[in-house]
Amino acid sequence: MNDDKTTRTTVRNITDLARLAGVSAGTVSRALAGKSLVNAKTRERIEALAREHGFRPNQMASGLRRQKTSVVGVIIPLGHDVRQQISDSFFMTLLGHLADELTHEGYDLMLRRVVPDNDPDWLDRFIGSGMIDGVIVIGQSDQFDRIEDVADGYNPMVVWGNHTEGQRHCVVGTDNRLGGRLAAERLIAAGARRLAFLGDTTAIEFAARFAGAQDAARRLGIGPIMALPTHLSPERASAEIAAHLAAHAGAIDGIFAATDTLAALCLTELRGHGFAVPEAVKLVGFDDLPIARQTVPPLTTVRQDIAAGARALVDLLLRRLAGETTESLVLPPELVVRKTA
Amino acid sequence: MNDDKTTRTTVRNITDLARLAGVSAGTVSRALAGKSLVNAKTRERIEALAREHGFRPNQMASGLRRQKTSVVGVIIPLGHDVRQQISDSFFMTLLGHLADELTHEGYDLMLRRVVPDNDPDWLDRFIGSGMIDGVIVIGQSDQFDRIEDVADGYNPMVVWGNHTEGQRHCVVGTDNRLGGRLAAERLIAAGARRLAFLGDTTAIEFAARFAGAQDAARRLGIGPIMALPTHLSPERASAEIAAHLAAHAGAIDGIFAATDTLAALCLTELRGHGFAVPEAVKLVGFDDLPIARQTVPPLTTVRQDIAAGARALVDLLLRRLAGETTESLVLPPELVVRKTA
DNA sequence: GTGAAAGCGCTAACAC
DNA sequence: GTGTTAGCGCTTTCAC
Repeated sequence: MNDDKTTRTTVRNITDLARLAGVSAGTVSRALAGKSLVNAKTRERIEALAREHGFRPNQMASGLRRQKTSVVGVIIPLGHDVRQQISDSFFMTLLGHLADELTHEGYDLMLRRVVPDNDPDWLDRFIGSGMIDGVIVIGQSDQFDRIEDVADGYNPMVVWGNHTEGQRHCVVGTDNRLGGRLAAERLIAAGARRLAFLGDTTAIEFAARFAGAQDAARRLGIGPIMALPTHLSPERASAEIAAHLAAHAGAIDGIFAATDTLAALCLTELRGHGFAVPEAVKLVGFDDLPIARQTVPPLTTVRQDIAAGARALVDLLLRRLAGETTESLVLPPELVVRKTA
Repeated sequence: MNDDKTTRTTVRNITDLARLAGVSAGTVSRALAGKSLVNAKTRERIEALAREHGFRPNQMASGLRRQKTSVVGVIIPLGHDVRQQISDSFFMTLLGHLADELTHEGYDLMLRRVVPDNDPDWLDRFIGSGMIDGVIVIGQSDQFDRIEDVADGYNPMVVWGNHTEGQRHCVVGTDNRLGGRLAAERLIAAGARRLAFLGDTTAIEFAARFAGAQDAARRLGIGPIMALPTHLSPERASAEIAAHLAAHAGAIDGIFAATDTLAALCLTELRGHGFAVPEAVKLVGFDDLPIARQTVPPLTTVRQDIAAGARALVDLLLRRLAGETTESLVLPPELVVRKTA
């Protein structure tokens, strides 16, 4: 309504400002970019004018010209278990840390959630958009192969997820297999013998955790671990856990939950079904989210260092942006013993 | 490394593709945009070629030319209590829903977290960047006035937060004052008489919740509500809550926590200090996050409809983008009675 | 239905 | 130090 009452002239672009300052557009560009040689007084005058008119150079135009956007894409592929994965606290916390790190490095963050099943072209589309300098993929979901394909032709990409021997894309993630082993070893050390794994084993990270737990069981002469599949969304998971408990009551005395969220839900259901934790059933989670400290009793879990993960993702991406080819980074998980096992 | 082995020619832009297709750039543009008149066969040929070469028009260029980016900015100002607010589950959940809604409407989401104290110009800078068509501000933090100023000259902005009589920026949010009243009324109905409010009352939303609670107490002839300030980060909050409890043990029999996260922490501390909930102390939270169902006992709380909030934010922003001037929207909170009060 | 040409706002190489 | 010029890749009149 009343936007050009305050300032006599509206400054829409660098040229307008140049006219006001009595210099050329080039000089304004240089002055505002803060680099190269510009007379100190000229620069001051231009900066003052810019401030006065609330002018800021258009980043799209600048990006187009410089072939660099200073925007990093963060994309979250949602696999079969569409709805929930994202609200998943772990991913959200990671996202928060990524935002901090990227900001700190002078990059903006473009967020995209996609359902690969609806759009097989999800990754190329994002990369090809011209809007981002590089991309961080949060979670491999069931798109491992797609990501591998893209990695062959596109360098500035780093993925949060599971590391597999010989893979071609640069990944940062916790050693899930080792984490799984730690969890199972703890359950067994606490006296559990009939173990179960709670979670969707078709998700690659979870599968690795499951496999690690199986390694440990095998090595310690414990029978096979029962897989109790669940979805990630609290509503569905609760019902599924209740059903599992009803079906296998008594056949289980140790549960390794794929995430703390699932573990917390499981704890509630166990209580509901009258199982004492850890006396009757031992329980170990994964992630060490804030909730792990707040359950009753507090959760024994396997810690992932989210902040370190975010730092690594950004660091590796920046290196790749600078032309380096970087190796994947596998972070060590850490067992946090509390009261459930 | 090996990217131009597969395809003979690299297609960098619309002109390259035009050459291949034996047409002009204009025609390719029209064909790929899927609109206006283009011969069906020509269009098919162009589309096939684009697919074959994995070509996608550059959005920056398109945006520059059309003066529209199809990107919506989402900015989270972090007030004094810098570190935590963002990891705050409520904001993160809202963000997830926003991402869904915006994607659904064909917009991308550019995320920015800012510390206004370090950069007083945070909002103008984002808006003036030329990278976004509109902006959604998540939380007013302590920047109410700054937002008001900007609203005068910039239409496509919608804010999540608290509604204040006569404000000029378009806001979507829960009726915090009413929510506070519901919480206090519940505490009192449950038998509490010496009430306390847990949380940072300098945050405007929290202040409104506090005020609402005071209204209820006054109306029901209950003494003033004690304010127990805390930060939002779990580590600091836990310590602060413990200190408050130590200082005012016995002087309180009802606590209204500003968020469920705080309430859950408080529950843990209460247990640690030997207070039975709800027998000795009643407790009500705010938000109805998933954690509210999982505490022991489960939390009585005031529900905010996050999904509805996200939908409204996007809907109003799109209307403003289309030139309308929209009114603010205040959503009704809902008391959810569980076991803590 | 398609081509030619102008230009979105900016930057950088090249003059001077 | 600063002006001039030529695009970055795209869309969109205006012709034909």
